[in-house]
Amino acid sequence: MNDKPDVSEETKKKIQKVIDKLGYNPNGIARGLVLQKTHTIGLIIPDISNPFFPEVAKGVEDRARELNYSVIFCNTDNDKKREKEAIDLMKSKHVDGIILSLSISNKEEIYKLEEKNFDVVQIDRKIPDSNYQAVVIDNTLGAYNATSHLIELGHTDIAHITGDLEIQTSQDRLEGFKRAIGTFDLDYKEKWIVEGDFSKESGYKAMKNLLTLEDRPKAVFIANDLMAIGAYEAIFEMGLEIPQDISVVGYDDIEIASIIKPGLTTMTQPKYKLGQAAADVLISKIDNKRNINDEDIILNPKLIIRDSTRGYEDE
Amino acid sequence: MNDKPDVSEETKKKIQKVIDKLGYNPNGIARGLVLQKTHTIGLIIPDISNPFFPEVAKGVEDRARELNYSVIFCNTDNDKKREKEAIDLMKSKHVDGIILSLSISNKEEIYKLEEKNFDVVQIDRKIPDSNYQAVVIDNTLGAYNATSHLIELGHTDIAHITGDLEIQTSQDRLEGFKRAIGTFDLDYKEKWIVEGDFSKESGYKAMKNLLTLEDRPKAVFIANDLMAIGAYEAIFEMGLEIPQDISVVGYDDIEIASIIKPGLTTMTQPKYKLGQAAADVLISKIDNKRNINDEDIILNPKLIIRDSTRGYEDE
DNA sequence: CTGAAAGCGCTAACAA
DNA sequence: TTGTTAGCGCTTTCAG
Repeated sequence: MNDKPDVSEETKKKIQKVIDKLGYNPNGIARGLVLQKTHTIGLIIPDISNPFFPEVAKGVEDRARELNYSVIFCNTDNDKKREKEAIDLMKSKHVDGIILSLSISNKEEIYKLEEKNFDVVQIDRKIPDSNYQAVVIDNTLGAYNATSHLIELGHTDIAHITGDLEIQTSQDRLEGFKRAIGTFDLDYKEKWIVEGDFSKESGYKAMKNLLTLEDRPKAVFIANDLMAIGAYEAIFEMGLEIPQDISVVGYDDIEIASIIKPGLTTMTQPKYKLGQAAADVLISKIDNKRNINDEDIILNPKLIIRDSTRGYEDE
Repeated sequence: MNDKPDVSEETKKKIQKVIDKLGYNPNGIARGLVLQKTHTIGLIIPDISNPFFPEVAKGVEDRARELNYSVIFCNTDNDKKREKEAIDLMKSKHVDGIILSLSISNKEEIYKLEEKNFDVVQIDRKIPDSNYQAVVIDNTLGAYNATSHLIELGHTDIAHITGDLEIQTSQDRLEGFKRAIGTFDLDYKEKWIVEGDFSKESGYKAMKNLLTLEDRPKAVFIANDLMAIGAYEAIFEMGLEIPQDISVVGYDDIEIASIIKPGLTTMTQPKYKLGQAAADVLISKIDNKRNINDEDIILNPKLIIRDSTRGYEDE
């Protein structure tokens, strides 16, 4: 008797007593079987060790809980095979929908899900040509603004350390960088674009690389903070100073960014909100199957200016 | 036909073809209903935003996956009510077992689970008088060693910033601190013990507090790195230097610890291993119900010496 | 308004 | 070896 209107209050109380006494727990499994609904959503993320994702996960879980859903969580380490496994797992657990972030090269899985009419929301990264709604942060705009900040400070010799270019995020940030360089009519030097993989170590390596060039850049926009931290180490190791010798802008605003010396100028991302929004969108899709609005949701990043950047003439 | 030995290879192949063609996915729900087994474990953690837990979660998820289990995840924000809700959720989802970390004051929930004979492993924090096996890191030993390190450097004026004393972890670290002070026959000053709550802000406040004392300590052992980061800020704000004016030892070895200047001397915890071990223990409990060995698993922390500590006489 | 019965998709036990 | 059937715990439907 699930809250039927025609049951007297008294009876309800009586029954409640019995329930408490026997410690009765409704069996969600049986319920799920007959209702074809598990009130569970899947969350597939690339790497929970990356400080970006715990906040997202928290946003998803908090909002899901508010809307009476629970979440099954899978970590893929950006591994295509594990992405596929995670999706299969979600299917066999019969989750009501999936929030996921796949590597760009794993289109097939998305297509398969589309065929089966699964409810899916893509988060943080959107696979090109996929029809699923995505909740993303405008990476191109963010990179554009970050680079513009350097340009507005008077810099002209600006390098860029990208993320793993297999991932759309990295492409978008590279695109934003290029656009800013183009808009302001600066020289675009291929050798000042170095590919990393979002890890601290790759940031270190890429920066070493840039600093040993004959004409080394005076400013660098780095595709995430973790790599920027690695870059800091490379810079210090070469006996250079930030921002006197080189200005650095990161991306993500992880906790370290405000703590490290000098404070890292970076783009902050609404991570928690991203998770919340994704859960909102997915669950409203699940609950009333008509798609009221299936446009992508694009959240805006914000520039946080700290001490790692300063004007070229300020010296 | 689940891999029965008496089915010919040929038939298997045929069937496999049909499976692939129809895109058949076994319904885990129905299976769970009849087998009374969901191949799912619950993970209830206090705060995924705390850099300690993502690694633990990763360890749990990785090992669970290897052993063919998936994980439902809940964040409780150290809130008693949410802890209860999370447990009820796990019950209604009929998970096969739970890995959890509850606030010390929430004993009733543990007792209720014990009554029902639920498979549970406590992680990181063990509720006193509970019968469930725990996988923990030896906090008392860690705190003892951290404090001893300061003492061996020649320090005698040593303060301690504790975590939230509602939490066993904090009690244990306080205990280890006291034991070291006692063992080496130093003065124990009540006013040099300040309670924090594991947040950066509380570390900042507690440190301010200590530094404004007339007889301020020359060294401080802080119950986690996040608070130590806050303490750094308070110290710098007062125009003091680390370790010249004050030595600092933290606890956790979060990523920031190696990046911040000066590098934070701290206790490193086998976080990933902790998660793995918990999943191991829980799943072996589930799989063969006899408890071969239900002693607590106690992992050892390790001291990482960086630049935030130095001898009193080194000046 | 209350009670009985069917069935969700699977597995295990049993019959052929 | 193969096919049939009961039943896991719930909800929904339909008859009383």
